[in-house]
Amino acid sequence: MAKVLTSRSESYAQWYNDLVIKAGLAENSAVRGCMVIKPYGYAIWEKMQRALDDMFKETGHQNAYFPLFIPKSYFSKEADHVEGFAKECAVVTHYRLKNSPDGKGVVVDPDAKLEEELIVRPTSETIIWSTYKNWIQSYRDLPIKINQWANVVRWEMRTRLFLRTAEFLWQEGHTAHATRQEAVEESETMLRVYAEFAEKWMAMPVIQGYKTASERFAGALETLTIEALMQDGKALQSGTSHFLGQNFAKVFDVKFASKEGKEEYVWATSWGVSTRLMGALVMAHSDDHGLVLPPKLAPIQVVIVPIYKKEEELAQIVEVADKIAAGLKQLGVSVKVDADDNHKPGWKFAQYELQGVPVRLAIGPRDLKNQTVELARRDTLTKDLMPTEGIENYIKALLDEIQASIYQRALAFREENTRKADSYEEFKQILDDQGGFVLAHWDGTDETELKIKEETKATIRCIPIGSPDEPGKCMISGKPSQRRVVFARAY
RNA sequence: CGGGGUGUAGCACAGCCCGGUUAGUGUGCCUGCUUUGGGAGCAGGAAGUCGCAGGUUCGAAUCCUGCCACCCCGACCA
Repeated sequence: MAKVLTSRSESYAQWYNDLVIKAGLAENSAVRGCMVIKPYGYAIWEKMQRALDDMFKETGHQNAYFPLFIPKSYFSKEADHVEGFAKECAVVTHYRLKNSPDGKGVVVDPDAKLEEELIVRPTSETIIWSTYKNWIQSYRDLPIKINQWANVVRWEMRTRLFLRTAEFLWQEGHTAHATRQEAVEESETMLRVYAEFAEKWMAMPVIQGYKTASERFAGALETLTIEALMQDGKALQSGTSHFLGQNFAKVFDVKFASKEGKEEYVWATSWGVSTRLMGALVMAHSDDHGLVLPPKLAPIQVVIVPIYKKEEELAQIVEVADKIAAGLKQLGVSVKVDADDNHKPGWKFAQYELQGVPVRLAIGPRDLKNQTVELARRDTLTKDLMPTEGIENYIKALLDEIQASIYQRALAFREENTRKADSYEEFKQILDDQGGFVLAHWDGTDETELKIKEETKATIRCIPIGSPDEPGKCMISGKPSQRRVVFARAY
């Protein structure tokens, strides 16, 4: 069995492979570590995109698109100034193929060598800031608040489906501001947008906080993160927002004339979430029956499965099903009536559970007679016989309840698995026995952080925002600490 | 890039150690009949360059060499 997402958790492995093949969420492609997202899985991503995009627009952003290929020279500029930013990149060196001289297949035409290599974007800072340079002259041109939906390629040493694929889909926001304060606020606003999306749409509670210096994005003055806890007790960084200061402006020479007539460098932010969120969604909620989707992100919210013996029965049932479906659509609920005769009801039940459809209705001859439907909830796996009358409004309300219920369950899980440790011994004990988030005191030094990482594999996920002051002592050095930070083993 | 593992039908695997007819099993697929309130039953059928390239041998899925791909554990990261 493919143990792809959580190698330490058998439960996912049991159904994951089925899901990949039958539900079409994704599968490894022949292209190294890239992923194939089949239509059903992509529909989930589209719902995520739409919700996020609306939130970006509400916060004053616009979408734009920049090139996939970036001349190598753009990178050398950046690499001089941004240590460690050099990614594993795919490089285009030629622009033509020709028939192989030996008559077998094709070869790269050596005469078609590019003068300057092109890099397939691993991220778009370089090309976007090179462009912003031409767009910005005056404070009147600011702020620029642009988002790009795109694919990027990072030739990672090791890939993990959804969590770290060679090619992935994401959005990257890149903003330019006249003042430091405005940029800081922007980075904080976008972190809040991500947190709200994770909690309200994905039903996944997150901890918002600051990354430590060692975990910061290369070139950022501050990196903000949302951290979620997966069901196997490991943390997943689910989104980041960076305050970049004037670093990129200086590298790419982006200056503007201020109101006072002075020449100043602009202040920048960048922020992004990726198809990693699909992995987060799977790992946060799913059970051994398959996906559990929060209704707000489910491509199909309600499925109606007819149960019948004869054609006439089917016709009668479909008539009732269509009526319910029409009523649900009026209420803005997405619904599918599966009258496909190729599969039996039991097969369909299992299939829609695998796909995480939140509500399933079954209608058979018995129900026709009694004017009832059998309603099954995916999140609780419970079934109830309900009167057909008024079922549409009941379902509409139930979907909200399921959304809230899935969130509450994930929140309860996180709270149960968030523990305080006051000594290093206790800290290690918790990590080994239970996992989850561990709140502990840290003296703020890189050395202590590194020591803990090397000895326990746990990293500081973040210094949480808005946590109460609680003076204490670093569990390693005994030096004073103002508040606890969040540790965990992570993906 | 270091360590480990796996490549055999659409998918999941057995066979390999110890070479020997026509390469199997489950599932999926096709046809027919019976079925349909939790992944249907029976009968018949189609489907394989045994990852690739060499080598050893009368004979290779099986032994040897090289290469490739994928998975897992590290280093790296959204």
